[in-house]
Amino acid sequence: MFLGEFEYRLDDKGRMPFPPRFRPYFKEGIVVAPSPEKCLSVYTIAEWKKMAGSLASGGLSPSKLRKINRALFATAFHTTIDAQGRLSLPPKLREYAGLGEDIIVAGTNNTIELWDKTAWETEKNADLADAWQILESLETH
Amino acid sequence: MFLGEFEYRLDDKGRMPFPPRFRPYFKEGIVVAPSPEKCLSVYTIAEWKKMAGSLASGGLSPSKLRKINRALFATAFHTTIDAQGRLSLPPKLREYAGLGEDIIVAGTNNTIELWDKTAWETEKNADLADAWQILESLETH
DNA sequence: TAGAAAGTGGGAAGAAGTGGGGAGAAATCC
DNA sequence: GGATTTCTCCCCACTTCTTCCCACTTTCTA
Repeated sequence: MFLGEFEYRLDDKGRMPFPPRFRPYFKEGIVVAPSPEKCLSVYTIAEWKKMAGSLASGGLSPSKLRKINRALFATAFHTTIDAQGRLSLPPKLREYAGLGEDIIVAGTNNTIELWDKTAWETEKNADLADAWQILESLETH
Repeated sequence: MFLGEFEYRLDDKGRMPFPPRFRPYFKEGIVVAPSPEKCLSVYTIAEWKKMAGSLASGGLSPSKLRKINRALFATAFHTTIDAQGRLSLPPKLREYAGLGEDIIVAGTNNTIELWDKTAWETEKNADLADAWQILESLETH
């Protein structure tokens, strides 16, 4: 269960520190993928396989499955955390999420998200307002 | 599990580098076949045999099976990765996929796809939009 | 206040991308 | 049928880039 919000800097080589408390969960590797919002989602290997498995058994047609596989697997990236506890992000993913120098690492329960700092500030404020509303509607049941 | 998107150049002799991280899986050979989309699918020997087997036991009529066998096996190509880690593509397959100088190698879970760069960009964007819609519906389970 | 852990930066070694050349095989023409 | 030409495949070399490793500084904690 990943909680919290951390701020780091991307260096000239495209590397960024990864929160020490999260590192133990990524000993076997780390999967970084684009998210529908302009940010990157980080999965543990186990979590990624779970997601991929639910797709394979989703009863999709072959052509649809090929499309999904392309969108998900081709855009994702499998790597490891280095000995200094850093994660190096490929240029394509950095571009996608519009990552500048200041990065936000945000725990989101099962996964972790990487945001450009300024994008994060605006997104968070919008989400908070929505979240209270959604919670409110749930409690009425 | 093949993940990631890599860009390479085809040289004058029709050779292209193959992503280093994928090479170990192709020590025993590599099968390249046309895909329904205008690209090439790359199979490991094991994956190819699995696919061929599922066709043979698919309950297809003999005449349909002959058609598929002709289309698939005759156009497919079995080769190896050379000592420099390159893959050389026969002209027929290059033409089929409309490969220019800039090539994209895309991991798609069990297989790998080869695309002309410009064709890939448009295909990817279209697929991404579809994928997130489908994912949204899956996650509600 | 001291020690350990984490952030930050740089350098070096090795791997990978790129291009060219030569030898062998196959196909074609004489 | 033989010789020549062309094409392909394999090997070699060079340059660029990535990745790994080392070291320093800062911060947090005991």
